[in-house]
Amino acid sequence: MAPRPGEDDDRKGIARELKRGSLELIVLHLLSHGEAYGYEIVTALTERSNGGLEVTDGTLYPVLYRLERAGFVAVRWETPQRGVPRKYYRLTKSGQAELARLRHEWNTFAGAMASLLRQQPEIT
Amino acid sequence: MAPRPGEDDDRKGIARELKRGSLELIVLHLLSHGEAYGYEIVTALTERSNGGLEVTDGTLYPVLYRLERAGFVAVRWETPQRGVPRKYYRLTKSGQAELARLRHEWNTFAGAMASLLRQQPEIT
DNA sequence: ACCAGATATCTTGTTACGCAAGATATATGG
DNA sequence: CCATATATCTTGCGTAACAAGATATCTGGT
Repeated sequence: MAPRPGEDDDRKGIARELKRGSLELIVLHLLSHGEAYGYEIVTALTERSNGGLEVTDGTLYPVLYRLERAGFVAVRWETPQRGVPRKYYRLTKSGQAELARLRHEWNTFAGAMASLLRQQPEIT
Repeated sequence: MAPRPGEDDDRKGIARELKRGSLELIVLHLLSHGEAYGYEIVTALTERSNGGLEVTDGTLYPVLYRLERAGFVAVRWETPQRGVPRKYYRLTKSGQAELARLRHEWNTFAGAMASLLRQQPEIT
C-alpha cells in the first residue's frame, strides 16, 4: 500500500501505543461476520474508522500471522483467473472464544479508564 | 514494592499492552488535582481501579521520569523528620495542556473502538 | 508496446514501553 | 535485632506497531 500522501504526519502521537493489544480484537471482530483478506482489512479500517484505527499492511500481516499461528483464524488461498492471489482468513471456534475474551478484557479496561477519568482525582 | 503473592498470575493477558500509551494520561490526570509522590500513586491505582489499572513501581518511576524530562511535571523533594524522603510531583502549565491533549486522543481512540465494536462487521 | 499505478503479499530492522527482578535506604514493631 | 513497611531507582527482557523495501500480477493511458 502506498503511504498516505503528505497530509498530517506532524504528531506521531500516542495513537501508535494505544493500538497495542487492541489490534487482535479489531481483526477478530472484523472477521466475525465472514471471511476477508488482508489488504481488504487494511482498506476497510482506513475508510471506516476515520483514521482513528488506521493500520498499515506491514502491521496487519504480522497480526494475521500471529492469529493463524495461535489457531484463532484459518486460511484459504484463492487464485482468481484475473488478479493477484488472495489469502482469505476466517474465524475458528477457538477464535470466537478468543474474540469474546478480548472483548471482555477491552470492556474492563475501557471501563476502568472511563471511571478513573470521570472522578475528581483526590489521591490522598 | 513486594510483588503480589501467589494470587492469580495465570493470565499475563493483553492488559499489559492495553496500558501502553494510557499510563501518561492516567498519571497526569491523577496529578491534576494536587501533588503526589510515586509510591502514593502506585497504591492509589492498585486500590482505586480494582486491578484494572494496576501498575508496579518499576513501571511508574520511568513514566514519572519521562514526564519530568518532557517538562509536564515538576518535582519537589520532601524529607520529613521521620520517614523516607518523598519526591512530590505536580503538573506544570504545559503538563495541563498535555493532559488535555492526551484526554482528547484517548476519547477519539476509545470512541473509534466503541463504534467499531458496535457495528455489524460487514467488510465488503 | 510500454510504463505508471493499483492490487496483493511478505520480511527486516527500529523503537518504545510495561514489567519482573534486584538494589538501596530509613523507620517501626515485636 | 530483625522482619516488614515505606520509598526510590536501575537493568534487562519481550513484544508489538511501523517504516521501508522487496516481489508479483493486473489495468489504464499514451
